[in-house]
Amino acid sequence: MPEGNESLRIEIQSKPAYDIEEAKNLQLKLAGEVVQSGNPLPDRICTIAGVDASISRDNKSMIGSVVLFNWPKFELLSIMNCTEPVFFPYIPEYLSFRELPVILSALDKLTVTPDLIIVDGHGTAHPRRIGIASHLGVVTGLVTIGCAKRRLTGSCEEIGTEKGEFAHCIDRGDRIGSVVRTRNNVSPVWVSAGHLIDQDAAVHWVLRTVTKYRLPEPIRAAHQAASRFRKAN
DNA sequence: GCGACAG
DNA sequence: ATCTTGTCGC
Repeated sequence: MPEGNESLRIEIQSKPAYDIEEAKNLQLKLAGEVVQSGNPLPDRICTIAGVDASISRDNKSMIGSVVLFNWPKFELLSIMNCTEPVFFPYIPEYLSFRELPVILSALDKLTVTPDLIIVDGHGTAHPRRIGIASHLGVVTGLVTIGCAKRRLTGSCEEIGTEKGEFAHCIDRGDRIGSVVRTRNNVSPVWVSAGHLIDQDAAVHWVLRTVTKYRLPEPIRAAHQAASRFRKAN
């Protein structure tokens, strides 16, 4: 795994859990490092990971899970779970400060570095263009895509009810992401570039990894892994 | 003051 | 996120 996640972990653990000012300053700095270009072609992607986090039943620790699939066979290669203390409360726009520490720990357990990571949350579809997917991409140097179930900021046109339809999302003049219909007659998901990938490629990769459910398989599997771990602990 | 508000 | 069973619809 590439180095670089220590700064984030230290930054979060060594400061009061409610220092939002510092968190915001870090976001402003990291936002300048996000690369919103790149088009990872299918034949260059060998592994795809999905990451997600949940909270322990006593609400004192975060559970992070990463699920790895190969590509294009799209078979399950491995699942890693991890726990870390809760360092930050849930505050819209600051989700990464709560979930990234444990997600990074889970990623560290993988024996192979994923070529692409799909995150449960937004990428650039964030007020400062640094949602959890982009944040993860910048600190790891890996290709990431954000796929959220709900809107955080910005607006977009209506789209048809057919799977595969999508529309651009705009916020203050910027195209920050897309609303994508992943299943017929089911509410769409919000897809945005995380890091080292452009918006169109992000949408295509999400559609390629969707099977029969609303969420792309990597995220669905990661979510299940975290839930199972939560129940078993 | 009144909504909006990723997970 | 999490608490939770059946149920309406394709």
